[in-house]
Amino acid sequence: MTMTRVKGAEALPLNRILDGDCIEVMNSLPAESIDLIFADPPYNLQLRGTLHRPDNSLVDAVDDDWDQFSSFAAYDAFTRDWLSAARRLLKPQGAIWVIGSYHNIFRVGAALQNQGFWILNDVVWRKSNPMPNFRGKRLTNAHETMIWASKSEGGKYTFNYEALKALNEGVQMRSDWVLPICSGHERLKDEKGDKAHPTQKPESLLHRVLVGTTNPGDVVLDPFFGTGTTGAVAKMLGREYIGIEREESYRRVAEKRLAKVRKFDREALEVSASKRAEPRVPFGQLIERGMLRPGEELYSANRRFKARLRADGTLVGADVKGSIHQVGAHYEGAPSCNGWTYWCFRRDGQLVSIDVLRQQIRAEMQG
Amino acid sequence: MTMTRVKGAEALPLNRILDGDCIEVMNSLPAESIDLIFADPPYNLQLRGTLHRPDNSLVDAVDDDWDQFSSFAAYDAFTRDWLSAARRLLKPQGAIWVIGSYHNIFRVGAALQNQGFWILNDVVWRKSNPMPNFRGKRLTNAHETMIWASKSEGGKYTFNYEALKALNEGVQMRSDWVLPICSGHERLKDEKGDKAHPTQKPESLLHRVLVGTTNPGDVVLDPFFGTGTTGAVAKMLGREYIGIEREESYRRVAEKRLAKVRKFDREALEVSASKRAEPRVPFGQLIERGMLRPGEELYSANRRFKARLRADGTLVGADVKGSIHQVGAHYEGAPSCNGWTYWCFRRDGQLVSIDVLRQQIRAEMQG
DNA sequence: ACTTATAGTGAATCATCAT
DNA sequence: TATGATGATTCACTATAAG
Repeated sequence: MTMTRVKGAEALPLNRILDGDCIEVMNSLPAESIDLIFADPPYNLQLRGTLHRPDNSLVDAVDDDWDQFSSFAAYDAFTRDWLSAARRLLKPQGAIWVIGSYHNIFRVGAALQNQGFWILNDVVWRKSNPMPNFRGKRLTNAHETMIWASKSEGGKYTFNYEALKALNEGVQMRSDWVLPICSGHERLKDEKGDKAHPTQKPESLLHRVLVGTTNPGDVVLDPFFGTGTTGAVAKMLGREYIGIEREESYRRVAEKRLAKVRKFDREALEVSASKRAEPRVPFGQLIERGMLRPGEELYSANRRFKARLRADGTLVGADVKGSIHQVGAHYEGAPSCNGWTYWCFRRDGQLVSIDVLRQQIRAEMQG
Repeated sequence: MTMTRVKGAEALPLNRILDGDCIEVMNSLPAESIDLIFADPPYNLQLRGTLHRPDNSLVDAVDDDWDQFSSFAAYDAFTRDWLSAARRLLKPQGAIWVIGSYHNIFRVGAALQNQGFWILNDVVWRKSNPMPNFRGKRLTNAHETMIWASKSEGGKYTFNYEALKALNEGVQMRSDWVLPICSGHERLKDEKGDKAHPTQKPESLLHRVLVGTTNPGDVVLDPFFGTGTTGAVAKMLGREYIGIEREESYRRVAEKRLAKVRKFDREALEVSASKRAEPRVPFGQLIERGMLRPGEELYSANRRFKARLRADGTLVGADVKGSIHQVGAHYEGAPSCNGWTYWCFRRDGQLVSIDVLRQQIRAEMQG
């Protein structure tokens, strides 16, 4: 448990579960102090009556007090208020995730847009083992929807593209995620052996969210903490968490759960980094270091074009002068060109990409 | 082409494409005369600049005039107006489908609820072949959302449970549908050979909608008819259609298309709808799902090599990082390697193949 | 005829840093 | 804040050309 000071005198209560109404508690925290918010608000399910399975057993529906709203207008007002408090807490480069079902997600999404959040993706959690539709009156409700939004249009945000790509066996992560619902030993029970929370989310879902859109050390807030899935996964992944939960029974289960969670090793938390995170190497260094000689000719990888190197690192082609990027773009008639991967030099009769030389320099810089 | 009299003197122009603004045209039709509305309204994409693929080719974006709105408020007003006109046309036991993306669907969903429609399901169209995210800045936008709603709470509606179950190989149809985008021969071209419409929907999608939620002889209205996919599938399936489209070029293509459609010519549709790929299990899921732990060591089946797991599903060995396949290939000096059969984990002192875990996941996905 | 290589394309809110 | 330079980035599928 840590207290951190942010922007003045106010303290940020890290790795704790705060007791109280989420709006009031959020308003007591310092502005622009949170990197990511994950929110699983009440879905406003509007269930009518009870539901039985074909064998006449009773379906244990979500009918808790906290999911009751008198009207769409009441739900909208509630949504506006907590989103507004959440937005105040986010750093300018922060982001938010909200999960919901068709009962509430359209209202939540519209409210997000109305408040100036900028939707980055909607993500479908496709449940591999949903509850069937027992009456056969509709389609099996087999998914939930998450919205990922930055604080504002044009706002920066964290996206670990390569890490998610690695999680997905080398192809881009898509907006539909196939994951099982929370069951088995992961599903927390209360003292009587009943499920401790009606809508406990699987840790796999939070794992993907936090690996993809936070970095180690980031502060993650969950204003509807429940039994603490967000906190548990944040702790495993070396992120700081703040939970808000007003139900004492949920807090008790979550505290017990979090005490048992261990953080993964530091090395295991490192993920595949994007190339942009690597140090920039000016092309001129290859000449300064004697890896390439002024006067030497470079060739396009497709062997169709060549250009001559000058001492200042610019290229001279048949009818064009400029940087490796500019000359490549000119030859290809393209709006832009990555000169590092476009140009090759000749060694022992072979064409070798100049990017190999950049990688050598980067390796030296690390060692 | 048929004219049918409904509730008094007004005539219903069946199996025709009506020219004009959809709101005005809908207001000219008799109330409570339509069984099902399928609507594919403008998405209000709000694209900023141009986008190039990594090979520098230009992405042909949807930048048509009909998709331009000055603000969310303007889009909301448009949505309210056409939904209100649509609702008047629906029989009490009628229903509506609306398709959209995260740009507009939350606003459409909230408007539907505000007008008294009752959402029955939201359905996710998971595209088997979406366009990638070329810049690696977000998740691949791989789905669109459809909302299916009855005219009002408690309203009756048509749902052919057994027909959809049969389409789904004997198990309940779920709320996520995997279907390819419209391409190849199905994609209509104009006189110049360019795509006739930027957002033509696949017939497989409409096939499932109309089989599931209409009966033969029902009247289906599409107020944003475009090149007439709704009409074409309705005609094939023996439903009556009414299309509204204000762009002359789209109407021309649709007329030509519809003239060629024959009723009950379903064979081609069944083929595209039943195409289903073997589920691929990304290795990263074993970590997300807690079956393996970041920091844990994996061993080659021959026990000669080991490597440590990271949170994004990559392996770190003595002098190599990468996927299970890459690191295995590196250790064996082989051009490639099936990491699933190469690597083992330790449980109770025994080495167990990671492929056992994949088989567990596959079994869950089927059941 | 058959296989392999190359080109094209799809509802997309698709960059960042130094000056 | 605006401008210019740097340089990072793609999956599944279809159609056509080449071998």
